[in-house]
Amino acid sequence: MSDALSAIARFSRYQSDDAQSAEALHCPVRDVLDRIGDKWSILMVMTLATRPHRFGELHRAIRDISKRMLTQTLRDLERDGLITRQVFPTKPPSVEYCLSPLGQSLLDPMASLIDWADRRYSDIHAARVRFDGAPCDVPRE
Amino acid sequence: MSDALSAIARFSRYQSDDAQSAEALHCPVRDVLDRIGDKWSILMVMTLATRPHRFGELHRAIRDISKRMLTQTLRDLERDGLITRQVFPTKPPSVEYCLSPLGQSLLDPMASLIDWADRRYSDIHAARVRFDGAPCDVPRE
DNA sequence: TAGGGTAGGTCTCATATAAAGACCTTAGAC
DNA sequence: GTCTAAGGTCTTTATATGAGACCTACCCTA
Repeated sequence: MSDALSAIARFSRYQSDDAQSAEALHCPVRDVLDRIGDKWSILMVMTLATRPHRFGELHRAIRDISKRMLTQTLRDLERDGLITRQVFPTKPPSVEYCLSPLGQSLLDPMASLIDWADRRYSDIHAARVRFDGAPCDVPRE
Repeated sequence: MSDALSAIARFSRYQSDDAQSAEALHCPVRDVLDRIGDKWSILMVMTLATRPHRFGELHRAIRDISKRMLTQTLRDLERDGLITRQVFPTKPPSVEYCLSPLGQSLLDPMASLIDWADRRYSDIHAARVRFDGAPCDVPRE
């Protein structure tokens, strides 16, 4: 918990007024989290965690992603140095994506979040049912 | 790292074919991460980590959020049981938001992610510069 | 030699989600 | 009266995502 608070404190500095007055957008933490916080990035990193995948394999592993978003997410992750892209000169050419060392370093923090989500899901679900079921017992104002 | 892999394995089960054939959408992990992975949730939880805030305080703390998204994100977090909302019958009424125990339990995993983002930002930034600067040295195909 | 399959995409167009910013209500202070 | 303040809602516009047709280059088959 003290760890958490110190990270939070560090993060808060970026949010301070002085920093914001110029450009709030350059907060590194927000920059990074906004990127990997999109709909597919975490899913893709998790899928690549066990072994490298080819384009088609990824598409089969994550069935409900469109090719367009698959391509775009892979490009973004590659740009951020989290994955590497290797083309093999087969006919037709095949492409293999795998996690870079930087990407691997993300696994531990990501896993702790997934672990939390998995263990707390029942609480969250219960809270939702409570909230949706009793919208009038606790009036808004 | 073994922790990471076991969490990943657990997560992968949800992604398996059998699960997907019915409804991939009911993966608890994706459900939770999609929600707190939006643009403002993490920022808001972090802001509430130190102390409770009123609506206006939050708006000042996170300057570039619109009132609409502030309201909506707060509702969503409340619905998920991560924060609590308390109305004081002042004139005009004031409202205080604070982290619930469930919300507090999120701080540790969230902090480890923030810590990662903060420490690895320079690597990521360097990777971006490299990628953007040399789009032809490593041709796409 | 015309057709079909395969790998890894790109392109266009439709829809879903987010953001900006005007507006609302109630009440006390000037 | 009209200014401000808190905590919102509503409408319009921008951005992100999705579906799915199409492309290229090669091989195989009949």
